[in-house]
Amino acid sequence: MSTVNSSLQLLMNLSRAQAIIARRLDSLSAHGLGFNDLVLLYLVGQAPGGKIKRIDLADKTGLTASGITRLLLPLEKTGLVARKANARDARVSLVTLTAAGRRVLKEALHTANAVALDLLPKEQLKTNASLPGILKLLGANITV
Amino acid sequence: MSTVNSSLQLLMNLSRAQAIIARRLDSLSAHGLGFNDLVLLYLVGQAPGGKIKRIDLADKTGLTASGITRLLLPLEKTGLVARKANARDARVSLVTLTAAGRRVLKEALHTANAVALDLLPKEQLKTNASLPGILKLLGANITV
DNA sequence: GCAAAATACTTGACAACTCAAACATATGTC
DNA sequence: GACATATGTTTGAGTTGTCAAGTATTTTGC
Repeated sequence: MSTVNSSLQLLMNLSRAQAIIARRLDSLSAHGLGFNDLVLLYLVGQAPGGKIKRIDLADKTGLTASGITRLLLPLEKTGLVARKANARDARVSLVTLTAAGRRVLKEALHTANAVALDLLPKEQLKTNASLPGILKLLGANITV
Repeated sequence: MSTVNSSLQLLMNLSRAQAIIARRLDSLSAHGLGFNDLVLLYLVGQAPGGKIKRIDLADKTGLTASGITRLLLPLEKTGLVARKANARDARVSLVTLTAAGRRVLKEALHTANAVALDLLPKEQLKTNASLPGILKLLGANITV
């Protein structure tokens, strides 16, 4: 009989939740952005000075540096982000938001916030934040 | 100033955690299995009668039916799972484990359990079991 | 009992990543 | 100040999914 410890079980549940959430946010976010695109724009917007290294984006998102390069490519092409050199270190190329990028980010965040609240109501998050509660909650809200 | 509510923030953290976890389990699981392959084998093994519909696998994993078809394809080819018809309904083709599948599953679960405990120690899971707490914990254990 | 709708699965075309290796620059050591 | 090593980014090739549309079968409602 193949069994699984509670940690692995939890990782499986997280995996399921994330798959469903990402899919839902991908399709709803509109504005031509996927969930990760939105996260990237958001992180750039939040970064001190409005600029951030690609490797820091990789760290904050959990993706690889390679993935970041590939995700940013279309965002550069459509003019939502731009490159800026770093005076101190010629290896890095900083990512910044363009005016268009800020505008799209704002709109997309509005939508995404609503979807997130739908998936995971804020008040439940606060009061019932025990593990069984949360899993049930994710499971319940998410069930197809 | 673009802001994000706590629910969306949590989903972003969850996304990060999942990306890192899946990557880690993918590379360590060995036996030629990715994380999702392992989950599929496990779910088949746990299913009553040792057989399960593809659509139920999709539901339990959070993936699409299409994704399940594509993930199972190599597992069928290497002989870890097999097909069984359903007498009552000719549309469904049930998934079962082969003897080889059971053996590989058992070995892979052993590895995956260890990795999961490394990422998310069981005793911490009990005491500090709020989802934000868990994600913080994952973030801490995970930080590169 | 038959057309319309729903369900289970697969397929073609493509997107969103990964890994490994390359390249460019920076930093430490002696 | 040269050489080994570390860091930041990109690229080639492949994998792992998605979506939309198709096929096959079952269920529903009249």
